[in-house]
Amino acid sequence: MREFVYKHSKHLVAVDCIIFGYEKGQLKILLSRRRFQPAKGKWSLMGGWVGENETVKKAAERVLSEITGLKEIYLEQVSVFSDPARDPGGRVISVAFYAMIYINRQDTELVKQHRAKWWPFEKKPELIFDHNRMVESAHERLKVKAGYELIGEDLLPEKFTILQLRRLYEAVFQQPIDPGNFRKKVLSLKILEKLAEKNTDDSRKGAYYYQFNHHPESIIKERIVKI
Amino acid sequence: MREFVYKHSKHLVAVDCIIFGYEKGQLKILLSRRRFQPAKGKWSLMGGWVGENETVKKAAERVLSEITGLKEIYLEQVSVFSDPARDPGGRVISVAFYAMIYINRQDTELVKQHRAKWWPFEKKPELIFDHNRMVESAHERLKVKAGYELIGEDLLPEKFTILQLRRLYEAVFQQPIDPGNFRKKVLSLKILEKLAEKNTDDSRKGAYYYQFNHHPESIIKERIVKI
DNA sequence: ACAAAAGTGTTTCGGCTACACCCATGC
DNA sequence: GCATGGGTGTAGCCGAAACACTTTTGT
Repeated sequence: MREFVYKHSKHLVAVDCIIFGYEKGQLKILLSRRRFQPAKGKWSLMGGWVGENETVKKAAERVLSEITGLKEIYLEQVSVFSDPARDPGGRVISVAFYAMIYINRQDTELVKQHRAKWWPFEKKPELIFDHNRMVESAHERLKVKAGYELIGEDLLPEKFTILQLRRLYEAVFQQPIDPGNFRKKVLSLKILEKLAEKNTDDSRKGAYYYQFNHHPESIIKERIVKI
Repeated sequence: MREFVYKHSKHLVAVDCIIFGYEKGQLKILLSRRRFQPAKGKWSLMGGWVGENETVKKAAERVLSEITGLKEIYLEQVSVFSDPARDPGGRVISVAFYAMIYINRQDTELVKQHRAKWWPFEKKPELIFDHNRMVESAHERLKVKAGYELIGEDLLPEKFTILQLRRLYEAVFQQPIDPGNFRKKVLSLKILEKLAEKNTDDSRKGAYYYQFNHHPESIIKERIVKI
């Protein structure tokens, strides 16, 4: 054993995940009904305990794969929530992470088993404890990120149109974005690759599909949307 | 007792503080020699345990006031460091905070007692464990913050000249900044108040002192330095 | 006289904004 | 032919950057 040096009180440490998805033009968030006391049955973020031999990020990945069946999910640490009274069930220090998921890739059965449901972000219910604040912080972070680098790789299908990408941005920022300017800005980053195929579902004329190109040199951080 | 609900392994949780100061045109950082094993005598960040009934921020504030004698210090959470092997003395989850301090306001005796020393940021020694990475993250955060809102209120004396403020920015970004443009940009934010008094130490002509005005409406977030 | 910072002014340049405008096509 | 999105072009505006220039005063 290594635990020979430090003598001090210990804490329960948890992770809570704000899971963003995108479907039918809407930003969504995956929530579940709590399966134990306190606040059993209430809507909450997906969470889990941090184990003895894992990082907090690994714990969050474990929670996400337990619920969605997915590995290699985009995850970013938001912040620690540590008010001693934040959880009426006991003193729990929680690290919030946000994730981005392409909804159609999830394991629908698993999600159902966990009594989880995708909510449109603007219509999400009240959450337990400080989870509302966590969601707020995560959304802020998502906006900052989306404002400075192109998001969508983890939220959209492999191939998508510029319209779909713009609708995603409009959903994230909850404001309309000029179509022409958005197109020019996004394409100027040179991280999207035009495909031969066209999408004719959303328009008469048909729009070319694009995909993220995976050349690592192209991870450019430049302002996309001003906040 | 409230600890009746959850059964799960617990963790030691610590805070580590990256304490920035500014003195004689240099960005500085407060480090201390470790007073216990492992890595006793090596340079490290100031840290402490998170108690049973305090938030991580309160723990960081406690650590800071123990060492500098100061209350009400500017503190911002950086990130959680939780590699199970990050501390050879045991499994410790650590939350990193950065702080900004006006060095002359500290309790010099207390600092000495803690075997702590202000190091010029660019000449700091190797630190224990993952503390180097913590400092790096904190510095990144500081630059982002300074790039979007005017810092200095916590690092500079009550009254200061535009030159002193610019020197601070140059120290934070470690790059020269155009004097004329910086002056115009900073004053355009309208959060500095010109005083009647002049400083004649740094120039022949003498420069007016300024101070932060404390009207809460003036907390403007606008880009000051492009990163 | 000179140096060094204070303080102001000016020119240029690039990017963002707000549009206008043509294209393609299913109804 | 009309509505809808696709896609391109452009004039105007604004702020950043670069830098010239004048002021002040101790040495």
